[in-house]
Amino acid sequence: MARSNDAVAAMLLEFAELLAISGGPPYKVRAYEKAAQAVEGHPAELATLRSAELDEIPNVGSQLARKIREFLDTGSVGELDELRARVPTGLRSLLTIPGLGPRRARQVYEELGITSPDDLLAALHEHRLRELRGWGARSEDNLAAAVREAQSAGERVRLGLALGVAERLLQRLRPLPQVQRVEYAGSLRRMRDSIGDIDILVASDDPEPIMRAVTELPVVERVISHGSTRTSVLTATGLQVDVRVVAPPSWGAALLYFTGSKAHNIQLRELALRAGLKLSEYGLFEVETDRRVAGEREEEVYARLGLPWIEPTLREGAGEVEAALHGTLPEVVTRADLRGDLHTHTDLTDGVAPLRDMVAAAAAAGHEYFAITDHAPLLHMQRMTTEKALAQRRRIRELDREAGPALLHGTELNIQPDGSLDWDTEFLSGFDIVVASVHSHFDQPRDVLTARLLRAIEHPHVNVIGHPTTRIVGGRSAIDVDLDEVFRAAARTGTALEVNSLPERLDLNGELVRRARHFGVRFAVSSDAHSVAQLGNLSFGVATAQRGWATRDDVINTYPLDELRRFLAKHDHAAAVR
DNA sequence: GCCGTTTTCGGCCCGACTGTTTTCAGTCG
Repeated sequence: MARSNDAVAAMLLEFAELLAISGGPPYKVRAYEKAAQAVEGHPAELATLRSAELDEIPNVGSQLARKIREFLDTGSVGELDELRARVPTGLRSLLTIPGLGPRRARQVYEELGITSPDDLLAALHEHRLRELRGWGARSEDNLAAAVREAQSAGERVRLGLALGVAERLLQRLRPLPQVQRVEYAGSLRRMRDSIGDIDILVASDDPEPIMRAVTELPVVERVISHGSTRTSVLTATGLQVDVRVVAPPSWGAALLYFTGSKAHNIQLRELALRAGLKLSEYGLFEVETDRRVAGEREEEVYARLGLPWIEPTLREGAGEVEAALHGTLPEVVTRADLRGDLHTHTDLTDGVAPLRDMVAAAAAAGHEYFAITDHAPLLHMQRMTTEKALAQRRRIRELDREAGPALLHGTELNIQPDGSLDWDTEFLSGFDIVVASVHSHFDQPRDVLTARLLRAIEHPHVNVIGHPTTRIVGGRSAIDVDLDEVFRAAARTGTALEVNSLPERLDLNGELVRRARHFGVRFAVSSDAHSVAQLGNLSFGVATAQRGWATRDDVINTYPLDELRRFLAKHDHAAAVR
């Protein structure tokens, strides 16, 4: 998985943190942070770029290009090593404690010799911090609470879980008489694959009762802060919820602001400044007159800045603002573009719903076509047999004569450790669609794993590689494969890569979709549903594809059925390429 | 350290909340 871009970004971030702790100029710190973000989101592999090309990356200037070059060539940077020598290693870890920033981390180091979280705990226990300038008993107590909470790890949670919590909170707040509008914002609205905290925005002319009601919600474990327009609470599950109230005329600007990302917001504000405008959560204002020129709707704010409305899923400060300015922002795929689902399971293998129920749900969801892709015999625990598969095919053909979506009989093969697959080529030719996935042996060496995936991709009847990296959000990391090779082969052979919509998978993720697009890869946004309810997860997959800037044309299950069938007749594609 | 339809120098996003201060610094999002 290791891409040089990620290593360089990590190097730059370490630089930024060490600079901040050692009292470096704030704007220099931010320059490093911005460069780290630019490098991480840059489509090209940094290690393959010449020095002049490094300099051309936005927010990377001559100085940082030189340091990046040094890092790529030698694996280290002299100046960074010097900085490391000056700053004790533990100090950086202090920055992860909420409420302790670079200035105070430096203060406790210089005045109390604290260099690690353990030192900090000891000092807190002995009440030594309250003696420092700017500190008191309260700030010491708060820091102690923050350290305890950080230790009991209120970790990031998956998209699906956070969405459920947020929707229950909205149900509680919406009926309050003072509430005019309420929506979730933040990374949840951007549909990131994991969520650190939940941001909720309320439009109201009477915020006080709402703020009080938030502190009294049954899920609240502790109130972190409670002001007249902003309240932060910690839920019993350790999830932080921030609720902010603005007046209705500021709704759009506030929604924009609280949706983020931070990098996206900063870019918009810089754009505003250059136009003599000032953007805040209250609206877009003329600097000279302080007159509000936009704010009630997001679209107005973007339009006044000369931009089209940008999907929340694209707002990562990863080039979307520049692309929007130049009119080159792609029109990304939407849920409404999807005509069908190409990866689902029934109770014949590890699904929980019978075939008929899944098909009925697909019909209710408005699908034009629907593939059933139960597991194949080599995933032994699923007890699939050739006879069962053929019997299922007959039932599907019968059901297909009824009203509802066109039914495709497919299967999800198991890619063996050597890259071989279930069944022989002739039998596989009988399926309408074939998905192939890795389900075990994740720890093979990179070259073995790469060859394994390539063999499956090259197979004449494999149409889709399921959950290509096998990562589990917050759990298992992605398998170590040469993705550039995989992307090249997938594009060449007309094999789609899946964007698996299960919230614990979201695989490929948005970043990889964006990289794969550069190779001309096509995607299948699929639910991998094992139950009727999971068919609804497709919206998570769509959001993930959007994060990767995928358009309708990039996604094969937006195609009309006849066009999809042409894509699935893989050998024709290969012939066309030649 | 980066960047330029106001700039190759002088800027660099904006505001809420907390706690310690009597007017502001630090942190966060």
